[in-house]
Amino acid sequence: MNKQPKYRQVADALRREIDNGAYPPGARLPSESELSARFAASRNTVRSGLNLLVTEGLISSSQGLGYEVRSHEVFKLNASRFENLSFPQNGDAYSTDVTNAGRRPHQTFRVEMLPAPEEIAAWLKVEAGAKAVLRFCHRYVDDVPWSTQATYYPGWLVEQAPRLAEPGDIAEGTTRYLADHGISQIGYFDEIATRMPTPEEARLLEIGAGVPVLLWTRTGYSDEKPIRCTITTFRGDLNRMNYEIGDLAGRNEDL
Amino acid sequence: MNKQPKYRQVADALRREIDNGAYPPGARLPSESELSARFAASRNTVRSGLNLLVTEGLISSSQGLGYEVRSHEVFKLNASRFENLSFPQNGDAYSTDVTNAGRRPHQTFRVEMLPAPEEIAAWLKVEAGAKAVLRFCHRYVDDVPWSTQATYYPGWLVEQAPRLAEPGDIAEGTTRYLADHGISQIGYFDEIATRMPTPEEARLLEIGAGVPVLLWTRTGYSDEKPIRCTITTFRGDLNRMNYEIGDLAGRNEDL
DNA sequence: TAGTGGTCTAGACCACCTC
DNA sequence: AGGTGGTCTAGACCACTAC
Repeated sequence: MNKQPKYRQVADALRREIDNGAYPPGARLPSESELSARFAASRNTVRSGLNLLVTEGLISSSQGLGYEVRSHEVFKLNASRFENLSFPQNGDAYSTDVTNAGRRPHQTFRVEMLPAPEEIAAWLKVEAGAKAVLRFCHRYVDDVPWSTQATYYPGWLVEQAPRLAEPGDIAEGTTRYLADHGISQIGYFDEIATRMPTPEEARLLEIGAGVPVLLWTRTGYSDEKPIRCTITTFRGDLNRMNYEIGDLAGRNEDL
Repeated sequence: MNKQPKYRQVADALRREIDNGAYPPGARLPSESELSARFAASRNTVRSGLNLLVTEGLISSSQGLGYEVRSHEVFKLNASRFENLSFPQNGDAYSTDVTNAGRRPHQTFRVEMLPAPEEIAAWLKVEAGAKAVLRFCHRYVDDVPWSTQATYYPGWLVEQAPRLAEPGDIAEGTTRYLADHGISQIGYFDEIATRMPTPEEARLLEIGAGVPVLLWTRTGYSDEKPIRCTITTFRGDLNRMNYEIGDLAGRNEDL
């Protein structure tokens, strides 16, 4: 018999009860001292067990309130349809999507000139440290922090499309603005990764322990070379990404 | 001044030193008692700080050995080229990919008949609990657990392609086998999500705290309806996914 | 055997929330 | 005021690894 440490027994028992529905999403767990009595363990041991469930993303805690079972509501982003030039959108694709879902979008925005970080330079196929423009969005849905989006444009492109470097929104959307200047994106290369948030990301997205981030890096190509690289950082618990490949012809409307 | 708790100061100081390269990937951190002296904190406080870094995926620990800075080596899977029927592969696409990368693939395999779980049934557009076949792979690369892959086929399909339900590999590959029986996949619908692993997943993939999983759900469509649903569970620290959209014509060879 | 991390306890004090 | 979780300590014993 493989005896588990007591704090794991606590975590396993509570996890089972959560899975069973004994504590449905949004419900409060018994207090630490109650659990301490129930499991005949010290408060610290119970805390270790609860902490396990927190880092698994199952529950969250707040001072003075207690532990609560997390509820998940996910937003699905169809990355293969997003910003499709064949179906041009007016303005920002994100706002459109969120509004269509009956939610209220909100975002803060800033523009920076900076030397391209190494990773970005590799995507844009320019030298590390070369001039680049960063357009940065911090996005909320119904006032919940949802994602951050950093788009980098290579310096050479800015000479052809100077408004990229100007602060403030581009009303018709940057994709449309570039297309109007003869620079159209004919393809994308996407990379999707996941990891735990850095403290900075945890702060911006207001996520605690147990919630990973989903990183979406999209590099847009013109006929000849990369013209932009967009890194979107999502809260992993609230977002999923979809891609359609081949001829699906709307067989997936309800998904 | 916003005073941080001591265990956070410990975590922040060590994180900074790791980021600086003072402790490069693979390096060992000082022992808990050394850190305890350095930070004038009790061993438990130091442990809280170290535990933060563990749940961030930055370091890992093992009994008797100490704490070690994690190193990351990622495998990129091109999901938009994977299993492309225009470029038919002999046998298993996964083994081919891994071998091409100069690594040694290894997998265990099993087949089950079972009632379709609710989520799967939704993808396959059959009733929950309807008969389904599960073909399950547990995959390793150089003996490191890499991913699990569960493919579900609807019961009605098995009547046309009975070998799906037989245990043991299908030498020519299931996609090819189905195509030879007049059932060809004309499109896919992919969904990508991330979360912390369940204890079961953590066991199969041998991941500790601080490493999320990447969930890739691919539903394959024939001309008329879904014919399979594949859920691949990756270690998030070792895998990234790529998609090409539009006409890239090999502009990305080196990525 | 010595040193490492892993588990567990008992108790103290603090910060936050609700009433 | 009373209950909740958050932080911290000091010390005990165990399990694993190295030599």
